[in-house]
Amino acid sequence: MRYPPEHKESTRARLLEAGGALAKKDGFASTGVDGLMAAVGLTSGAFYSHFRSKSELLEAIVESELGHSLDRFAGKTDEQLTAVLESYLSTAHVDEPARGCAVTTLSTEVARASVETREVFEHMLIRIKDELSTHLTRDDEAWIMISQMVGAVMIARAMASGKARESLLEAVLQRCRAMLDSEPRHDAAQRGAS
Amino acid sequence: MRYPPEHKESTRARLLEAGGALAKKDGFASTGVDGLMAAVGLTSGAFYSHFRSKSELLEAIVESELGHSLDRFAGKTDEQLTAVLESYLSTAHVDEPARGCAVTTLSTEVARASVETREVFEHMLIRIKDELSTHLTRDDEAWIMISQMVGAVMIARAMASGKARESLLEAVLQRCRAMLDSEPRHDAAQRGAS
DNA sequence: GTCTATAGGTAGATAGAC
DNA sequence: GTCTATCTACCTATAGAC
Repeated sequence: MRYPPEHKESTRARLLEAGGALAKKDGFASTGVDGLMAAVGLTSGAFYSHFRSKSELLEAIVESELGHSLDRFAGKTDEQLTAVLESYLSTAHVDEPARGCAVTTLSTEVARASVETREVFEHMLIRIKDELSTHLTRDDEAWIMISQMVGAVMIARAMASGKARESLLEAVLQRCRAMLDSEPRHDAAQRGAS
Repeated sequence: MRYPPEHKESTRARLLEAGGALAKKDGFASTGVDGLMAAVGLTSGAFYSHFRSKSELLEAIVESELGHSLDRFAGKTDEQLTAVLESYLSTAHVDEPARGCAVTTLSTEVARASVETREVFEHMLIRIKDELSTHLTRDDEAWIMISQMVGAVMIARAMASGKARESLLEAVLQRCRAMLDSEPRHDAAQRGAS
């Protein structure tokens, strides 16, 4: 074998990173195998030694990308989470889909994908919901917060003017802040004086 | 001229209807001119006597589809609006994207489209927001409600199990109901005893 | 306004050399 | 594991007949 075993792993990791960014920027349907392989400095034939098909790539991207999202929400204090929410509902996030949350960009295409892909999506999103739940009183609140945030960023991107985007993002951010603050907290000590 | 002038209008209307349904079901990027024209019983060459390009079609679809959405929210009493929200956040809506709200299905593709298309999107969505505002105390509340509803339906479609979908939809529906009921209404008379 | 024919490009995927 | 070459299919768009 001419390549050490860790080489395949590292190439796969680069494919998931580049593939995720391209899919989030241009859409998964518009991301060609050719373009993806060129982005990592390889040619299209090599793609199929890592994934059996393009749809298998989507499944792997969903797992990888939502894993990154989970990391952003996991194990935070209330203050830290507030900062994450502010960053999520910012014009910077709206302006950079390639570096942003995959739920806002890939959900509609995952909805049209295989059951396997949707199972991975559901599993990862439930883990994110469980993380948010630790800052809230009920699971319901976490679902509401996720829906709000994802919807707001996606809609803001489809708008033309900065003014409309900002009023939308600001409205949802204020509501998310209120949802965190209004909770009768079990770990109120860690929050300090706001 | 072999065709009466109203024929062009009616063909255009059929193209917008079929094109909207196909774009919502399969994605606009995956909707080919060939397939669209076949769906209305014509051939691809005829497409360009109605639209100069495929992207011009998207702009027309956005205007047409969001117009339908506006109609669903316009001029309702509080009770009627509650029924609309229930139908929006239903598994039936999640299961039938082709007949559903275009904001949930086309926003990510509109985000990657021309400024003109995004201006149409923004203009129509603001009109929808203004309609919802008449049932709420502030504009902010309408933006929050729209973000929640759109995000919830989109995420529910990307999930695999009916159980997860239902708990998500139910959570957001309860919150939307609460937002309507908790408002100090100016036209409380029309709501009757709940 | 719609048709057929076709241009020129790119898509996903496979075969076999190295 | 990666490369080159290639297959088949489909894409958007145009030209010219009816």
